[in-house]
Amino acid sequence: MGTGRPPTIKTVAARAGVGRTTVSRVLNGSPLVSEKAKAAVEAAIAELNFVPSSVARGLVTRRTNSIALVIPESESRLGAEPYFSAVIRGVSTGLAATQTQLQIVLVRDKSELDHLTEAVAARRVDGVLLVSVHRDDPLPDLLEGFGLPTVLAGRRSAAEPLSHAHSDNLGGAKAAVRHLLDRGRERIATITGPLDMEVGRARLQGWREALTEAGRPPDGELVAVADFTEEGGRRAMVELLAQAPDLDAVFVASDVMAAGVLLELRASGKRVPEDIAVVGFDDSMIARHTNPPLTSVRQPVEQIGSTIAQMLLEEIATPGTPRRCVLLPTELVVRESS
Amino acid sequence: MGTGRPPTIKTVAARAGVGRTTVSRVLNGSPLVSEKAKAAVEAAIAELNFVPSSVARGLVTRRTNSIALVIPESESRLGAEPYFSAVIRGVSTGLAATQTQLQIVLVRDKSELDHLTEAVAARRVDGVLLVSVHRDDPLPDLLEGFGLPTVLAGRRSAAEPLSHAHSDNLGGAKAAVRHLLDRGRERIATITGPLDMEVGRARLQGWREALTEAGRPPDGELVAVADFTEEGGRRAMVELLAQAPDLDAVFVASDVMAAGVLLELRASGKRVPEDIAVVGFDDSMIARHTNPPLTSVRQPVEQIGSTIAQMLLEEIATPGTPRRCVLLPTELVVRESS
DNA sequence: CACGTCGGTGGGATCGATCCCACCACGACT
DNA sequence: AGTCGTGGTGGGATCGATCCCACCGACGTG
Repeated sequence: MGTGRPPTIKTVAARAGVGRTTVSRVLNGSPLVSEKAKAAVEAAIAELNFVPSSVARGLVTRRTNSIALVIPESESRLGAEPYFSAVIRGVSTGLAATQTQLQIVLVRDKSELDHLTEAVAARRVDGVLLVSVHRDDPLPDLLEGFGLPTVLAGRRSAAEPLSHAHSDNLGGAKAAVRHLLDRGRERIATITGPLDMEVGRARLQGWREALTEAGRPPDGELVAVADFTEEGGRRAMVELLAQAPDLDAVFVASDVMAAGVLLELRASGKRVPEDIAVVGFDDSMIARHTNPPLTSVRQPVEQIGSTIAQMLLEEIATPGTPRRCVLLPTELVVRESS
Repeated sequence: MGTGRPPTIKTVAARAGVGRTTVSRVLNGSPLVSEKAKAAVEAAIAELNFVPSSVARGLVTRRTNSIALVIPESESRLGAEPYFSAVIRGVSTGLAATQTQLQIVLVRDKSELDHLTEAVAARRVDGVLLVSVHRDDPLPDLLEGFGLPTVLAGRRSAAEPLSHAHSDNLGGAKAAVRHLLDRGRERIATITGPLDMEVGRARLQGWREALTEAGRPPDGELVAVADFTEEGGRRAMVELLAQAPDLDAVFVASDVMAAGVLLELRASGKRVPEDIAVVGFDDSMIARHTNPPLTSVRQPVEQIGSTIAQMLLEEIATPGTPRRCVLLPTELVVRESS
C-alpha cells in the first residue's frame, strides 16, 4: 500500500505526451506554449495531483522561498513578552500573499547561534528578519557579510546602515511624560530598558526631552535601568523608592516591567495613581488587566512585522535596493494608573 | 565586488587534492577515509568556509530538516493567547539539539490553508505539528493522507488515532472544582471553551464529575459555552448572571476568558472572591496580574511543545513508529480570586 | 607466486527541477 | 523556389549534493 514516489515533472510529461520542458513552461507560465499542449499538461497535473518539488526547484533557482525571523533572547522573552507574538503575526500577514515560508529561530545560547549561522551559510533562507537588536550584536554584520538580505525591527542606533522599521519611541515617551506633567506630577522618574538597545535609549531620551522642554532639568537619581522583565521592573522600582522617596510618577519603558512596578508599589503600600502615577509602553494585553489598568504608549507592533516582511521581500526580489527606513507612529492610551 | 558563488563540494575537493566522494565521506563521518585525506579535507573546508548546501543535499536525501508548526486560528489568537508562544518556545527547545528548522504556519483563512497544503505537497517539511485541533478539522487526515509524519498538541477525541501529547484537562478541572467545593461554594458555574475541541469538552467533563462525585448533580443552566477569547468570556459571564443570579463560583476554562469574566464582574458590582470565586485555566502570565490575582490550573505547555517536537523527530527518523500518546500532569495554583 | 580480501578512492549516475540551444514546421518575403 | 524569421518543442547540460560500483594497491594466505 506504499503511496510510491510522488509524481515528478517527467511523469507529467509522459502522461500529457509532451516533453519535460513543456511541462516546466506551463508551470512557469511561459507564453511560448500552444493552447493544446497547455491543456494536456494541466489535465495531467490535475490527474496526478502533481506539485513541483520545491527542493529541486530551489537547487537551480537558488531560492528557498523562506525567510527566517530571528528572536535573540538569552532569557527567552518570547511568551513573557507579547511583543514577539505580535511581530510574528504581523510578519505572517506580510507574507500571506506570497508562497514564502516563515522560519522562527530562537537564539538563546551559543549553540543556537551556531545553528543559525550554519543555516544561513547553507543557504536555507532567502533573507533574515531580526528583532530586538542590541548595540553590539554581531548578528547583523555577520548576515550582511554573507550577502544575505536583512531587515531589522528596531535599530542599533540612529545611524543604522541596514533597512529597518521602528516605532516612534522618542515621540511616544515624550507624550507619556507630557501627559504626567499635565496631570500635575512634580517628580517624574523613569525605568528604562537596556541601554545597549536603541529602544531603551530613545525612550529615556524622550523622558529627558519632555522634562527639559517643560523647563525642568532631568534629575539623574530619577533614572533606573532595567531589562524589560517583570522582575527587573520590580527591582528598579525598589531602587527608585530608596533613592527618591518623594517621587510621584514613573514612566516605565515597557508594560511587562510596569506590571512588576505595580506589584512592588502595592507591596510597599503606595496607592496608584493617588500616590504615584504609572505609565507603561507597548499597550499590550496585560495593560488592560493590571490593577489598576495601565496607561500606556501604544506602538503598532503588528504593523512593524508586516512592514519588515514586505521590505525584505522586495530586497530579495530586487537585490541592491537602497536601504530604507520606516518610522511608525505611537499613541498614548490613558487608563486609570495615571 | 561580488562575493562570487559560495564554494561547493567540488571546490573543496580540488583544494584538498581529493575526489568529491571523499569530501562527501568526511562530511558524513564515514569511517572509510584515511587520516591524511580527512585532515586535508577538513583544512580545505575551514579555509574556504564551506558549508554544504542543504538544498542540494535535500534533493537526494529527501529530507528538508525542517518541520512545520501549524497554528490554525481564524481569529488569530497567537498573541492574545500566551499558550501558543509557550508551545513555540517548547518546540524550539525540543529541536535545539538537532539541525531541524522550525517553520511557523498561521492558518487564518482559506488561502493560507492552500499555501500550507501546497507546501506540504511540495515536500518542504519533513513533518508537521498541529495545535488547537477541532473535532472535524480536515487537516490531520489530510496530512496523514500525504503520508507525512504528524503529531498533535491536544487531541480531537479520546480515540485520537494520531500521536499526540496533551495535559490532564479532566484532572485539572476536577481539582479546580473540588477546590471551590472545599471553600464552601454552593452554586458553581462553568464557562467552557468551544465544545468541538477536546480541551473544551474535557474541562467541562471535569466540572461535571467533580460535582457528581461530591453528591451534587450538575445543573445545566450553570454552563455557558464560550470561545477562549476575553470578550467571549465576558459575554458568557453576562449570560450566567442572568440565568443564575445566585451563583457564587465559576470555573473558567482559560485565563484569557477569566480575565474577561473579572472585568464583567467588577462592572456589575460583584466582589471577587467575596461574592463570586473565580478559577481559571493555564496559569498564564496574566493570572498573576488580574485584579484580584487569579487562581488557575497550571498546565505544562512548554513541556508539551518539547514533547511533541521530540515525538515528531522520532517518527521522522524511524517511520512506522507506533502511535504514541503522552499525558502530562496539571496542578492547581491558588491565588486570591478563590 | 598467484589469488582473494579489504581499506581507501574517485568517476559516473542520480535526485527533480530549470535553462540553453538546436530543431522543426509553417507562413511571408524576395 | 529558396531563404528567412518565428512560434512551438524537446533533448542535454546544469544546479550541488549522495550513492553505487569499479578500481587500485598492499597485505595475508595456501
